Amino acid sequence: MFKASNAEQMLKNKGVSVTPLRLSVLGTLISAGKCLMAEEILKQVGSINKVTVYRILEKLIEVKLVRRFSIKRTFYYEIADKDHKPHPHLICKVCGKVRCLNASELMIILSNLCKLYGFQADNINVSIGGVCNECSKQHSCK
Amino acid sequence: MFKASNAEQMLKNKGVSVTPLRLSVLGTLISAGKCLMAEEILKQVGSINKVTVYRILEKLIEVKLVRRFSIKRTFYYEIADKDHKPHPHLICKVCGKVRCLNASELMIILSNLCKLYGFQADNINVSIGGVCNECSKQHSCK
DNA sequence: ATAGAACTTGCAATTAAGTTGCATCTGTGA
DNA sequence: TCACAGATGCAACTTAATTGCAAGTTCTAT
Repeated sequence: MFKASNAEQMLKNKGVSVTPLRLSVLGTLISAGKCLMAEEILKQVGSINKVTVYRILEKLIEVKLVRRFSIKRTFYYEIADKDHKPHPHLICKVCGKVRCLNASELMIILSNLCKLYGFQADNINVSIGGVCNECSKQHSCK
Repeated sequence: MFKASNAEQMLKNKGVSVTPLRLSVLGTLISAGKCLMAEEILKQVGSINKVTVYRILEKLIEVKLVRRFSIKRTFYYEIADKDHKPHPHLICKVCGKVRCLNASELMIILSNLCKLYGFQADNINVSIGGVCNECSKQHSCK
């Protein structure tokens, strides 16, 4: 579980007001330790309105506590701090799981490439669709 | 402009039936020489139903004549053949333009990385949001 | 050349995910 | 502790894509 004080301090550091719902949403993302869809956050937090979830996430993105990326037609959210840099995501089309990959070198190359083209990148998004290890095993064993 | 015979041959090679609308949609993508949204294809083809556009694109993807990727909540489509390999896309949040980047080395590294993790990648999607060269110039001159 | 099976297309309705406007409530700074 | 800027909930709306079904077209085998 996450320490509420963590989330609280994070919000205070960013100079945004601290509310129970913001703590819950941020806390949910921290303790999940992976990217979540708005709907998952909604479910986990419990008594919170869908719209509020979106607006809190919007605010958290604005102050750069959270990062957002899209897979197909839905947005995913994950903690964005010095321990959680942008990274590629593997999305299994069989089980739907999203796995984070570590490839910081590659992300740096990509961001340098952008500079070369005079493009100010503020959101590098690498997502890879396919079939994950587990699912391809199951499939071939049938 | 594109040669209809091109599109026709492409469809025949894939063993799918050739219809005027399929030729138009595929032709539009060929002659565009860049990625398009369904809506843009709809507009350019003219007398075609939105649903038909989606279904034709679905079929073209199925036979691997076309590739699809998503930016925010909308799908983009582009020709997928030996001359058109997967590549990163730069999306300017000011003017909305999508620019294709050449970075085949990097894409290959990514696909190898997937193999390493036992992930069968069939859709590598690198999209980078930010501000393009032209827009950042304009902005700074104000 | 043609009949019929199989596939395509259009229309209307539906879905999924996110967004907006407005009224009410709450956290924060004086 | 008071007021006001900002946060929240509700209902309605938007956008982009998808589905079911009926009608029209293509392709294959004669």
